Amino acid sequence: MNKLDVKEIDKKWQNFWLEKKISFKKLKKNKKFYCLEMFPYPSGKIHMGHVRNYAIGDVLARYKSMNGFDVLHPMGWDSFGMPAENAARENKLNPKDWTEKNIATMKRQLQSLGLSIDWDLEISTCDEEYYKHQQELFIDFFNKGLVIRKETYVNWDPVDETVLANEQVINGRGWRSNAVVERKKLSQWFFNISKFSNELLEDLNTLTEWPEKVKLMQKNWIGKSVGCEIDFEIHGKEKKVKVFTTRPDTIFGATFLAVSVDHPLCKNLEKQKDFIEFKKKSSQVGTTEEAIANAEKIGFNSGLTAKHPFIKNKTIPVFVANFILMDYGTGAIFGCPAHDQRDFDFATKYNLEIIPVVKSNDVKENKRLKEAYTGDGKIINSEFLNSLSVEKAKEKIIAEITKKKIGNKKVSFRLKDWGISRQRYWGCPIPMIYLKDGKVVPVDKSELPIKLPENVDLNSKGNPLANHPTWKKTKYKKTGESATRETDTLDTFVDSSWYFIRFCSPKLKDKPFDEKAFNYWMPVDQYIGGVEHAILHLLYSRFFMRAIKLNDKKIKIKEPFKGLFTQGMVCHETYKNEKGDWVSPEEMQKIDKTKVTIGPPEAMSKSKKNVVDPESMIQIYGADAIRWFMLSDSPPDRDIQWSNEGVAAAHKFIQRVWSLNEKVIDRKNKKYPADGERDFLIKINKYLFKITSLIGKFHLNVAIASIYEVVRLLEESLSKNISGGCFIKSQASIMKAMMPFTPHLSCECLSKLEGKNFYQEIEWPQINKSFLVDDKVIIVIQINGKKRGLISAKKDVGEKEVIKEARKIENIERYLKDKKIIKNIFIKNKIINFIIA
RNA sequence: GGGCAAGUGGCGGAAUUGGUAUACGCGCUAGUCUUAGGAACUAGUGCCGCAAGGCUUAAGAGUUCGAGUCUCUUCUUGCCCA
Repeated sequence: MNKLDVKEIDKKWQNFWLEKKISFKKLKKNKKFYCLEMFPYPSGKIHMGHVRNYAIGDVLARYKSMNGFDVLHPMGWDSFGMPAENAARENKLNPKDWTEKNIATMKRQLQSLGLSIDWDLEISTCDEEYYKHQQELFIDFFNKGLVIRKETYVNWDPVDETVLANEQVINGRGWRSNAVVERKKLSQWFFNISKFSNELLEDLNTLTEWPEKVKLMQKNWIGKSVGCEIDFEIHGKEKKVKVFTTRPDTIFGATFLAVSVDHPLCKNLEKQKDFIEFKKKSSQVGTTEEAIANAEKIGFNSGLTAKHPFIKNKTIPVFVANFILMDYGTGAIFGCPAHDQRDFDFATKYNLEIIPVVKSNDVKENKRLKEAYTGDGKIINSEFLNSLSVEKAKEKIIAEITKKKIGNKKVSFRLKDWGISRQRYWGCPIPMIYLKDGKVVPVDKSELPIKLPENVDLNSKGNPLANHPTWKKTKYKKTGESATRETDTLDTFVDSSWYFIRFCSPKLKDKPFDEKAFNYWMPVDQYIGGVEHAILHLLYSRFFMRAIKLNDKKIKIKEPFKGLFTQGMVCHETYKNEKGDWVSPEEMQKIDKTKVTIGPPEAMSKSKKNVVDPESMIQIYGADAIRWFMLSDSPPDRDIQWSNEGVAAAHKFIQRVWSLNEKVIDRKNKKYPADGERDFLIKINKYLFKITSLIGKFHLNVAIASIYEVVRLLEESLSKNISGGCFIKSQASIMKAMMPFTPHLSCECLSKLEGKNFYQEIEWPQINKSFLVDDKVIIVIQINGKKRGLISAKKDVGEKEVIKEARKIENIERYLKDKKIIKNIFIKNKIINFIIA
């Protein structure tokens, strides 16, 4: 028997699909399915993470198409961004050339995986034809008041020399450069995403096909808190201190005020030596919220005192505290040590009063407070709030505060506006111009696209567009006066916030999208990508849809992604040599393994050198084996560990299926009495049913396990009394069921079995329901709940019959004889349980 | 510190509504074929035990005729937020 040349069939079918311009887009069916995987950044080569992402998506796209859906399955390139600029600087290339070269390589690699992508829809965000429309959208948003300009402190990345959004700062460092982020005051462009804070939060409830985990992360990120602001009078000062709190119900337990070191109230203290020292000490802690939370809580007694707004003649001290941040809330709080742990720690340290005002419903009263109590209970020591629940007390006190005109109910969000200005070259130019009188206006839409200049000096520091000798000089079309272009470019997260919309009408010249195509294809039915984009990209895209809807009344929906699936990462063992340097899996083949320390599997990364190159693996094992292995070893949403043994096993299996296929064809014309067919077909149909429902539920690894089983069944049935025609049909069904996973193998086997040329016409195998109903069942026999035996019986057989049959078994009778049977538990078609004394 | 998720063989992992725990794959062991094998094929493989049998889903308790699955407590790990 000849081995299957996987390289040969990869090439054969890929060429066939390319020539035929495969597309699952038919537009004549009424069931549409938009299948989208997060598009890649063209960094140079694809990595295993891409392979996994696109293998999962391809299974779904092919499966849906075979089931009669009109499938949109496009691919594009997230091709603006800094690596191109950095690479260009290092290699003395143009970022555009570098990017295009990478796209060509990666496109070829993706094609070598045999993905069912409709390449006619390909887009690239650095293409003028794409960013022209993005500039148009920007102007539309500007006209709707969704683009604002403000001077703010920004996160400045000193390595990349650019501004970062809060979301791009991870543990105080730039998400890409890993440099410690500095604070700098700049005038910046923002998308007014906070306008939608509440809507973005509330509408999470409509996303029933999103992982709960992701929704929770977004919810926390938006960070809605309902509370109120309360003004506190300070003795001897005219200005009141505004305090934000989410626990106004604990106001009677307030025993101090704490303000941030940057609070205006501290102005007068700046002269005091000990305050300067305190300020210095508290700034050493670091600026991240985490550092502040973990640092020792220290305070500085300002000497000032405040009037308690509800307790007559009560005076409370005002502290300056290191755990209060000026840019959070109002930069001031009231401290209620009994019911807030930080306040409790602080009060204990500075010997401040602790007044409990919430009594837990289930803890004894006389227990001494050792920590703050933050749970629900009854209000005590609080005059008119006494005996209310926390929730009720909040309502009442807010009403009272409003009545007394010393404050208001306040809903605040953690989500801040999205800063989109970047001081870089390789991004979409912001289509704004500065007039001589200081006004900032959008360029006329007829002048779009505002193209990037080709000759820029990338080697000098700062913003290359601003440094360009002529680019920024322009004229305002309306008046003809000379003007200056905005030299910032857009955050690349803007590019990816609407690319899925562009895919609905990617070639449209005069508009970003066609409303009809939009309303047909959107929303994306299944979006597949890494969980690392749970907050940034997904939130921005949700904002964009709302902004577009605001601007275009024909748009019917506001959520871009109906279903979301977050796949796990691809991991590999890590290796270190005697010197402590990382060793790659490839180098491991050539060196003395006893001198290498094997570390735990971790996400593949260049820095740890634990990467395996997909292209070389495809060369050895073929595309199908790589795809198969990627999906077989772990559930798609969990991390998978790459192993050479695993992919070799996949390859072995593909060879097994191929040789099975040959054997099936060989026995085609041999005569068999067909008396074994019914049992065989029952099993085959059951497997097909199981595989179908498992793919539907995304349990791809389990679907693959079932395929292993059904292939073994076929192998074992070769010698059975099954007619050639029946066998060929069954084999063909299984090859179709494998098509989403192993399209090359399946096409090759099917073309041999059925002898035709095909592509799009392949339909999901029919399941014959009459073979799914079994007339026999296996009933478990238990004694006192322990399994002691099994019997095979006719379906729906009664209790008496089962007991009779069960007692015929020697082993069962051994347990039962001489024992008193107290009762039997009988569940039809499942179990008989004898309870004995 | 808070929230969420998860803990099943040597490993990755299966297990409708509570009803045969360990499917499938890897690895391992033995054998066949081979000049050879990091190839192929066959058989075996949760643990203890010669066996009969007993034990087993992080640990402990509970509900139940019956718990990997439900409830509570504890421990561990991962993720997110602070």
